[in-house]
Amino acid sequence: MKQSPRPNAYRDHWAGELSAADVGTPVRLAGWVNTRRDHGGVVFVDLRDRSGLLQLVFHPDTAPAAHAAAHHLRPEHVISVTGDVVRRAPENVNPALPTGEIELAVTSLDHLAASQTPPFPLDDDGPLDETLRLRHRYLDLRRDVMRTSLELRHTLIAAMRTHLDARDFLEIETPILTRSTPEGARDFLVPARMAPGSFYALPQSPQLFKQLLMIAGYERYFQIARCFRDEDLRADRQLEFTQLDIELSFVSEDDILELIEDLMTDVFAVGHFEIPPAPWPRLLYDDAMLRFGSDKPDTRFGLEISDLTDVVRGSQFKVFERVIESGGVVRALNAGPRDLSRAEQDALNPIVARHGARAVAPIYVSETGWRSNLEKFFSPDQIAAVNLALDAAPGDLLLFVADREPVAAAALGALRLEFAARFDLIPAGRHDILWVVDFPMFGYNETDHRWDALHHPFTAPAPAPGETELSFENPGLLRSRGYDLVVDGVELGGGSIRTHTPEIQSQVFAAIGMDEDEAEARFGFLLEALRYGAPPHGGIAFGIDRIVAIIAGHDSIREVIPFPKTASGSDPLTGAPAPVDDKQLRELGIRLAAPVAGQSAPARPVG
RNA sequence: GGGGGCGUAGCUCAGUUGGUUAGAGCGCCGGCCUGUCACGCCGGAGGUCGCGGGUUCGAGUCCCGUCGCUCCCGCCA
Repeated sequence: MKQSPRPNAYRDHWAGELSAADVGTPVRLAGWVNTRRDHGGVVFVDLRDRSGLLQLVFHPDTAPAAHAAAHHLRPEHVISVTGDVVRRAPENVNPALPTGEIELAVTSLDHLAASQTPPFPLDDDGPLDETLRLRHRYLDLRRDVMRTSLELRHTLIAAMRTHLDARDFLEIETPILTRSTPEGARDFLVPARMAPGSFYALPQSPQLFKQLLMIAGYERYFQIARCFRDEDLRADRQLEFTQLDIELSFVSEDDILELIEDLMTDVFAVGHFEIPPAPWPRLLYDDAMLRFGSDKPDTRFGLEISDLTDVVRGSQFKVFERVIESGGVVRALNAGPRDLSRAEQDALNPIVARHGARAVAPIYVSETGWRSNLEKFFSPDQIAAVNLALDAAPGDLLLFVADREPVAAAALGALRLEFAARFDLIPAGRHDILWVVDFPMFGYNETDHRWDALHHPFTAPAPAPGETELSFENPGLLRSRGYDLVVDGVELGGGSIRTHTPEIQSQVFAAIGMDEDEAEARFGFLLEALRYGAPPHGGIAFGIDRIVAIIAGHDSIREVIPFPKTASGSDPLTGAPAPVDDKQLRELGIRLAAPVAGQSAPARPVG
């Protein structure tokens, strides 16, 4: 606590800020009963407020009324007490408690509110059912682990604001009710009462508005921005989430990356999260995909992937040959000396199957070659070359995947992570941070048979490798001026230099199959703005929930969001989403296609 | 949309090959207890085994369906 509370009828101090220096001081405290230890004679109560715990002592001899009342206190009752801060006898000091040297000898007790018995324990951090926690989130949030998370969240955001303010960034708000531009994720729509049949969309990010702010000459902008995406949830994805959104003008990649290295060094320091000093490595996208099978590589452990297509080409092994002939690749990693049973080896197949690969070929290295029934398909030279490429020693387990390039990469990337988790390969306390750069501008969408912007269509394209001029003739060759920041295999943020001329922006729209009319209809306001003197600009956006989660050591961002949704997008506390009255729908000019069952159901699920 | 895991007392969990009255720890309630801090001791209450259907002489246990939570794939420019 930064300062004592203003004295009033409830309190004049925080419980957790009292110490031996306050012995002899009469104080008034308020808060919740954390625990009660009733000895029949003396009664102990641990009082909890946001600052911490303090032991209260109710003596039958010195304060009989308060002592009698204390007998009826139960966990989570709300009280206000007066008393004197006293030093504990040496044998009664509790070193586990910050206030353990002292206690409050209570003289009077105000019982402000009772409490039902909480539906789950609030004083430990054991496993709990997620629905139960969220349905009583106000109780869940009383737990230490949640309060610590939200305090950390506040502290980190405050550090971001302070850092950016000191560097002349302006915090500017952009609209929540905006126009749908269905390009990336599914939009949340809000029906417009005053324009029946029309809809606002909630922003997936402030991207276009912050670019307009650059065109408007605001130079340096940031925002703690709520963003909305109507897609399926994950441990690291919610329907609504918070970004640290940054944009600045007259800059190129180095300016932004250095600015962010300064900023995030500050943020991680505030969070006591130890990362290597900046500048951080810049890993090429192609290298990340090859060596780690991921565009957000976890580099805290080895097991790097090698491409062995050329090494094994021409073997007698039909499976590999067929893949190679059809343009696929053979890749492998050396899992080290891991003794896997036959069943454990078979259990690897479902892992790669999730990524579309048919199978893993596990091979053990022996003194003379390979201990595998595949050995006979390969020449001694090939075996030696593979072993050399994978730095293989006798006893090592080699894992091969042959498939289309993206499938093989993803499959082996998943195997890396699986082995790291199963064999505890990540050194405790180690944290890696790196940039991924030099992304392709476009990726081919095989479902819709067209090119998609890999990042987003406002990212500035860069010439193909070896070229100096932008050519849209083969979009697949173009690179982008984007960058992602990755910590421990988690993408914390990403951004780019943006396109700032209408000509190139139009070419990008054309490349992703948007004709002029369509581009004008959807993004005409941007194209027009670009014709009024747009400065070169770029920026970045960070997932604040992910930053807080990784610093706090949580796997799920739900642990750092006060009121999150479940994986199915519901809120067990309020019952959202819920049906609405017909009257509301009529006002909005909306009729449901089919009657909804349970229209008059209670706002929350029963049971 | 698809796949995996889970669902038994308020909470966290156990429950054998389908077999008598479904258990434990914590919590809760009552009593005792003047230095505890996971207080202790004695006693007690508490169950639609998520829900629905099926197989069976008999289902917490097997089968089908369904709901919820969770992790993953797709999706997330």
